[in-house]
Amino acid sequence: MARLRPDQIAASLRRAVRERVLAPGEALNQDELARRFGVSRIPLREALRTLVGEGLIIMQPGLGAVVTELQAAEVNELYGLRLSLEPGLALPVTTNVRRADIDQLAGMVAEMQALGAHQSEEWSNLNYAFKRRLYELSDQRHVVRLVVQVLNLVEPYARVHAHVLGSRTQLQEQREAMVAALRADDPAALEQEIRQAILRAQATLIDAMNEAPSPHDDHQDPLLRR
Amino acid sequence: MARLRPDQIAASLRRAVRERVLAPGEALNQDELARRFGVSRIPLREALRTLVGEGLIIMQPGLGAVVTELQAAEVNELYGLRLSLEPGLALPVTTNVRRADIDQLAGMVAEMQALGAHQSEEWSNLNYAFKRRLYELSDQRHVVRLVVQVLNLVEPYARVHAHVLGSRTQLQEQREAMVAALRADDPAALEQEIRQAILRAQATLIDAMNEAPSPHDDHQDPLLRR
DNA sequence: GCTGGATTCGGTGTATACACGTCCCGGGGA
DNA sequence: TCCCCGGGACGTGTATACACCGAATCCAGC
Repeated sequence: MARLRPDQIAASLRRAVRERVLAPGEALNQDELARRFGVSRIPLREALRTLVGEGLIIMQPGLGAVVTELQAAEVNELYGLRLSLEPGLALPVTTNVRRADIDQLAGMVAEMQALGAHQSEEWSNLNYAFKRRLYELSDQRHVVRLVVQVLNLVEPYARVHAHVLGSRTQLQEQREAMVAALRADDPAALEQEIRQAILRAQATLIDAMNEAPSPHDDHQDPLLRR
Repeated sequence: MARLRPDQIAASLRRAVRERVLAPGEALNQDELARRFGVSRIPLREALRTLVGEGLIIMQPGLGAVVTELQAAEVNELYGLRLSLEPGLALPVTTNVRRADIDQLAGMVAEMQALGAHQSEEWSNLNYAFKRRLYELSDQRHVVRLVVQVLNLVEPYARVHAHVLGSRTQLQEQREAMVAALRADDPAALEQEIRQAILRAQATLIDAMNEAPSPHDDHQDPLLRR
């Protein structure tokens, strides 16, 4: 097996952040990560710097790298970005999409539906893959690049609340509606579905975050410890 | 003088790309750059990787780093992104802005007006700084991060055509109108000015790029050499 | 017992050194 | 003349080694 290059390491790290294998606020030990990837710290650090450019981690001199941690207000802001960016992709997606692409997306939705209630990891992975694949059909490299950046940032937070089954079945219905819109070649319907899905996710996620803020927040105020 | 850290090097490189000191398509010699910054290639390469994450350069294994080069269609796409992102900042900017901020922005506009016709470098620098400062007032970190990424990408192309004096004076009037909107606490007016400024820049730039494509494009087709 | 400060240790940051890949050029052959 | 191949030089990519910094620990003093 060829030695991993920084781009591949970065891809792996992105995935780890998305799936909360590396949780928000977690400090990253470079020696350990480098050992896991089977490389020295040089290419690992280069991969980390790429993630810095994407906002996924922050590095401070002497303190190393930490996975970006978001406040509820920031997650809300990022959902605002999703609303600004993603609905606009509906039109180019519908014009570019081929039958085979639609079938592939439909297959992913079917896979999601086949998953049991306890398999929320796999479900979230498929859900993420669906969005990404859908948008990549737009052929708008730069928009997709930014959208993916935003999706990667919020994914660790969206994922925590993916086990809420109510939103899960509803989102699945929305995914089906998106596939149907593609089949009907109806960009306006697709755009509406995208917008609705984001709005719903935003509402439930922000509510949940305000009810139960991230565990780390307590450290901010030592007086709050009971 | 303390040894430069990767973040600072990255900032310097960003500026160099924006100002076309490092032109689109240009290959970057790591030894030379490292020597200029007075560091080894390690921190330089880390800075380069950060720019990769921001889309400003691309690195290919064995081939090193090259400044991102855009087709006219891509520039157009990026202006679409500006239209999606920047007008929405008008409201938060107007709610956060203080008198001192407005005065500072007004000062920058005055500086721009004081510049002679031949000082298009300085004018472009101020023009960029104005936009960035204005948006930073919005206090929306993530939106601003993405907007700055987009601005940095298109700036080398916008800059080539900044010497067109007609658009320069018109843009200056729009900048004044933005300051006036801030003074009048009129977010709708500011939003309109932002949108108009982007639309105008998009139109003139795309026209110019289609008339006279980038010099490098000829290399794509060796038959075109006369 | 508690506090303040030196000390040690783990970890980060970077210079050096070296292996490798790519490109260019020159020579030989068709 | 043109093409192809081999060697060399340049430049990139990364492992190693070391200097430095910050945090936790331990001890002395109060």
